[in-house]
Amino acid sequence: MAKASLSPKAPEERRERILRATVDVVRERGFAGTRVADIADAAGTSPGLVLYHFGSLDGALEAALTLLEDNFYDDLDRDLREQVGPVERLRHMAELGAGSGPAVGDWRLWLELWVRALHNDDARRAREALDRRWRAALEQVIREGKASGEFAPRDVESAAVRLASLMDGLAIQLALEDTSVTPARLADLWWEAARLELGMPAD
Amino acid sequence: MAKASLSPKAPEERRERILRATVDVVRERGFAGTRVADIADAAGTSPGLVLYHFGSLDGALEAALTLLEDNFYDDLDRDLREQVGPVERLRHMAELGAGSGPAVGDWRLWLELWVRALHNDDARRAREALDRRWRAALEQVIREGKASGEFAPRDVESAAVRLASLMDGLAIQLALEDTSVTPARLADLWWEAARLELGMPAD
DNA sequence: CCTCATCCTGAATGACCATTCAGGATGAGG
DNA sequence: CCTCATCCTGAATGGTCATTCAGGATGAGG
Repeated sequence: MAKASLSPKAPEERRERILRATVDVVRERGFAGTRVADIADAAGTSPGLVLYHFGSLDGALEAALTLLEDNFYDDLDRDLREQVGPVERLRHMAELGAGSGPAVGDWRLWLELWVRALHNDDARRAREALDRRWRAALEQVIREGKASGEFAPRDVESAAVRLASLMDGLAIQLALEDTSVTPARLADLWWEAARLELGMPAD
Repeated sequence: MAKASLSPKAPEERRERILRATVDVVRERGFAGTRVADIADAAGTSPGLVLYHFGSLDGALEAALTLLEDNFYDDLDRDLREQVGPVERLRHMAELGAGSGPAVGDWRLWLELWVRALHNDDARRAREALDRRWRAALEQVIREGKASGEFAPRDVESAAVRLASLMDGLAIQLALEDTSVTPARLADLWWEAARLELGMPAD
């Protein structure tokens, strides 16, 4: 009994196409509004195949969540590794919020995730892990800056929670297309808050 | 043809009971998960009556939204009128976030509203009005404090957007029961941010 | 060439739920 | 007492899906 040979490319590609389609549809219609038929349409396949690969609609949604998580980690790692000093890194984090990539910057998905987390345990775990990771990165950068004398936070942990939360709050305005917050302004507002919080001089 | 006499009490009370039940159910199951039968159960009536009074499930949800809006305005007005100076008012706003009343402090409902606003125009308008109102109140208080010399904001409007957004962001952690943010800590974190933002000395 | 596991399709099934509706209760107004 | 508008109920209806399923294609291995 051949276990896993067969046409090695096509099925896996198909599966990934469905996964990406799922993320797209969720972005568009939200977790609650996503139907199997939508995913199948977006992926150019049949409803049957979606279930064949993921077992159920919930299975597909969960897999999409995991993909999101992975992308987020990758993006964050890559972006932060590219920057050298704490000030540079922090500034880059301000810009991240303004981006619109599929992972970090897609705030509509973040809102969706939060609400799903209100009612679904997998989503709750995913969002908690994501948040912890993001806050840890922030904390790490603040610590570096403190060590190098570039930042003077009163309390590292509080500063990290506050700056992470501020990013979330600003992101809501952005996701809801509130006219008071554009991507560029989000970055400015956050950066200014970071300066205050960490005792950095004006640019 | 008698227009509006009849038993003047019972029907209206019934209607309000359904309305309150709707808010309760939404709080529990979210907008997307709320069913007519749930509302009827919670209100102790039949599904038919819910539709009789509100025309459709969406009608009931919309009415619940309006009730929320009204409560929010009432709470905010009352709470702020009770306080005297800008510092007192601001401190009180910090406490508001930590409350758990049905209107201002119920952050799960806020999350639900945000996501509904992503897909529904009524919700979008409601949340925008709510947000504008809250931000205006904040801005007002900041202006007063600036005039009296108690606050020294660099830019009133930016400070208001930031502090409002920070409250939203902290509220998310609270709504999702993130262990890093309790009600008391939310108030502390926000107040500290306000002090930084407005140049107030430490307590 | 066969054979058989995979992969895939789309129609059929069945569950769930908003909405409709036929009919009852209630009580104000005559 | 009647009558009739309101108010209310809960069973029936119909639409919308998720999921199942019967069968077809494909291609690796023999």
